[in-house]
Amino acid sequence: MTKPKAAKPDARAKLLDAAFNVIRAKGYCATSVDDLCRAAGVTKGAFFHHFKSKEDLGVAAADCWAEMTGIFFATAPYHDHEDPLERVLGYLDFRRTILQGEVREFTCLVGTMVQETYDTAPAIRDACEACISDHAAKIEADIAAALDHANLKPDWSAKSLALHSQAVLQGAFILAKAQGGAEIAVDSIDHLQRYIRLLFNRL
Amino acid sequence: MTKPKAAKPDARAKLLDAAFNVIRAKGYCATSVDDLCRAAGVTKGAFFHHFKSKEDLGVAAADCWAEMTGIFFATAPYHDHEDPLERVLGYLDFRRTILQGEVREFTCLVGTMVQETYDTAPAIRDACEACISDHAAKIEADIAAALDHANLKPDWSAKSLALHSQAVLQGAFILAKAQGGAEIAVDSIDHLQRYIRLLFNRL
DNA sequence: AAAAATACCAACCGGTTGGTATGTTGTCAA
DNA sequence: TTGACAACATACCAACCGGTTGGTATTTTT
Repeated sequence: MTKPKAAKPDARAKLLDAAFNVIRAKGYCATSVDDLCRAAGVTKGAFFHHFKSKEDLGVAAADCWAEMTGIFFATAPYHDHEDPLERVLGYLDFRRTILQGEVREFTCLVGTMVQETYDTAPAIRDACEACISDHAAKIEADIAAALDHANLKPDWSAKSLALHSQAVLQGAFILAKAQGGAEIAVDSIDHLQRYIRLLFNRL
Repeated sequence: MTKPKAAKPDARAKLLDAAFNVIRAKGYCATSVDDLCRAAGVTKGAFFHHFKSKEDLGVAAADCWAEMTGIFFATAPYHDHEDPLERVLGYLDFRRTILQGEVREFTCLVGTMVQETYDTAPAIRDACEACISDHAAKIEADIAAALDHANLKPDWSAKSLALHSQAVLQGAFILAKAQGGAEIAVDSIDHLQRYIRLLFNRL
């Protein structure tokens, strides 16, 4: 017993963490099971002990990503604002500040995966869709509150603006990947914030 | 001579056309050379006669896509407007009207490819980046003209707004893939148009 | 008409793929 | 002590992958 082995299902967590990093860099399809095992430091036997297939890993990764980012954003400081509109703008401030490091480090796992799998792996697509929708729903709540607070009844819905904000972020990631830097993403968030301020006459 | 064979390199064009459709549906990596050959109705020998590798096909597909869409948008009716702002808004109207049919039919080839290859195939990434940049540059020209026409000197650049519009479109495609429909993309273009109208006080 | 280049094809190759079958080891309840 | 079971590891497989081969038919050049 030279090495005190961890009792907890260690390999599963390591594989999911590896999936986050490798898939965001190479994409879902180009990431082989061997790649994942190598990055996680486990064997193939461990992989197929915890996941019944590569697709199953994809679904689990999307679910785990949803949970992880859910906690990450729920505990972010922008929720402290009393004014709901400030929470929405603070959310976007926060998203801008996390655009650090390499492109593969700040881009979105589920946005990457759903583009490759939407037509071939419905289970992964659904898991990614749920992740995006759930996240958008949280922003929608603040937008709706901001509309209520400002006594506005516009011809667009809080939900559509929440989803639009996700589209802007996902699209900004694609351009960042194309250009090899976060600058375009920063600019795009600036534009989105300016749009929201204009909608609420808060300049 | 029962079949009058085309003198022109036929297989190459058929392979590129197949690439447009298959890659947009399955993604670049998941599309095998055999898939392409099957869809194009040619053999593998023909493939590697015209393209020295799969990556070379990817670059050629991006270049061909850039040329094709360049002509497509250059000949679209929205250029007829004398008012440059109307051309910008007309461009977005046009982009909305082409959101027809299956998701894989209206989404963007280079946006799909660059996400998978940005970290592993620089040649493909560069070709995709060039396609997006060139397209954005055309919209930038109309935005710049609109700013000039309205005598505006805002704290954002025409270029950043042009790139933002591409981010919105690319992001809308991702959400459309996740949700399996074009509705979100329509809504997102609505928001983008509303933003531009607000920027130019044209409501 | 000869020579050279182009366009294409069927068969094949070695390596990689996702996945499986069969151990081995540590943990814990009976 | 033992038996059951989870958590891995090792060895292996058939299918598929991108790419190569040697060849033929056609077109272009000389």
